[in-house]
Amino acid sequence: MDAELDDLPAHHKATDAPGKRQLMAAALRLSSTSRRMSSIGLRELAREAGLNPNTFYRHFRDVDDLGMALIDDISSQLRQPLRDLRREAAARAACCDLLRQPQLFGIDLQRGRRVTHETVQLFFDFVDQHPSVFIIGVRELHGSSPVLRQALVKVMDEFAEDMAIDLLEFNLLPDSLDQVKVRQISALVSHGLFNQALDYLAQPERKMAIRALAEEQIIMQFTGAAVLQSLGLLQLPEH
Amino acid sequence: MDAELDDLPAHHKATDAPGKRQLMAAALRLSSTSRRMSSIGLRELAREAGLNPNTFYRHFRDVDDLGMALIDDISSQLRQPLRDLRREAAARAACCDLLRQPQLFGIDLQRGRRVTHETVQLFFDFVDQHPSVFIIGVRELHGSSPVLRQALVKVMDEFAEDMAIDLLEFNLLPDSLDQVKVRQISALVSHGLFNQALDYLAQPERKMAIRALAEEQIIMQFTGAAVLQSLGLLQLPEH
DNA sequence: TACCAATGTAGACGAGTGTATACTTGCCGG
DNA sequence: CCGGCAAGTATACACTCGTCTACATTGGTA
Repeated sequence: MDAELDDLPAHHKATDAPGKRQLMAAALRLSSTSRRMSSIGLRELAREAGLNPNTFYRHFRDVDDLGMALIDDISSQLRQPLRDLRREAAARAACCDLLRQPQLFGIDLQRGRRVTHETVQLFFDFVDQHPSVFIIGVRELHGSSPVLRQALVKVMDEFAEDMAIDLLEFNLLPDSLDQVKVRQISALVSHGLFNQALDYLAQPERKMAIRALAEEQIIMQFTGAAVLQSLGLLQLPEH
Repeated sequence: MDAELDDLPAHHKATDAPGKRQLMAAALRLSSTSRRMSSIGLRELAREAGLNPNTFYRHFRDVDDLGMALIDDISSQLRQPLRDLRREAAARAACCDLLRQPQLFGIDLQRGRRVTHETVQLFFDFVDQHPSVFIIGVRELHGSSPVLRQALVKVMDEFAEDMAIDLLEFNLLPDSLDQVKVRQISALVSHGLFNQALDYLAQPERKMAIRALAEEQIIMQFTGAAVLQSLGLLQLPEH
């Protein structure tokens, strides 16, 4: 019992009451195994957490409130580590910046593929280590609560933003692609990755194939964008 | 009351009992407005349909059973019309086959863009005409019922299959891209389109932007694939 | 005509749910 | 030491839910 309490404490604010943490952990556990957030009842939640049903009211207004708290938690748990790891990977790939490969259409395919590969591996390793977080996240992303949905879109867009910054900083794309377009494509890629996370978890036997497919899809998007841009045929909407 | 009964009868088998049709229509109505399929109760459903709760048992074993019936319905309602319309559009674009534009990397960009544009418009017009169908579909796609999920993946893959056939038939891609790869990329595009349908419906003010973005994303994917293939750098997993 | 199967209805049962009110416990500053 | 406050508990009420058994209405068919 007590051991279970400290199962995932690192990312919970120390100021949070133990009951609050237990409820959030229970929500994560329940919504990954059985159903979705909005369909979980207070009582079911409290039972899973080993608490009295009314304890819920001490910490949350309603289920959406708990959802928001969870997403905040998830977000802080997700963004900074991924960001750090990816920057590290990108820097590692950039160390051999001296011998740049022949670029076609302004894109350094060899280096781009290496960075993409590392990013994708990083992402899915993270998915593997936090499966319930992604299951509940992606489910709620397509759910009925606009509040949660919007919060999750924000998380994905932040991920995309970090990726775009790295792409620009390490000059992985032709200069002709301005910041706005890089951001747009990064957003597409980010949304795609998060969506594929659910397939990834649902079909463990295809994990490697899904990783490879995601990687290839990203490469296709960026080379496609670079080629079209260099031909002046890229027609992204302004917003 | 009676008028409401014939609201969307065309795609329901005439042999179906009126209660069955009413229940399916109610499920569509409810799950698009409020929550998801699995969280809808028999009684709520019957209330919406103006029927006795027990009538449900006359036609369905459980909620998943109704879900499957709905998906079958949706599928037949979706596939053939879209297929016909897209073939028609592709044929229209192919009529000027005589004056083929300069191809780069084996891809006819001008014609490809026209076909893509028509396909995307077609798809989203369809989404506009059947919003609840897509809302419930995409929600259930990321839901907790593996049965429904699998059935919906099948629908999307059929759509992809039709698209791949057209692409091959009308020679819109370089010959170096074999059937398997075209199918894979079509599947990616199909899944992407269905996922974007929800964003599309959720943000009516961005409808045009989302259409354009989807179109551009598809173009990026296919040109990227063609370019990489022509350079021998496309590394799609075999399955 | 009489049967019968399909369809829809009625009422009732136990279990589970959200929530309101009231109670206990531990802690910390004065 | 005490009063207040936050965290958690106990009990109770009205409601919904899934499901069961029994009954009524139809339309076709032997």
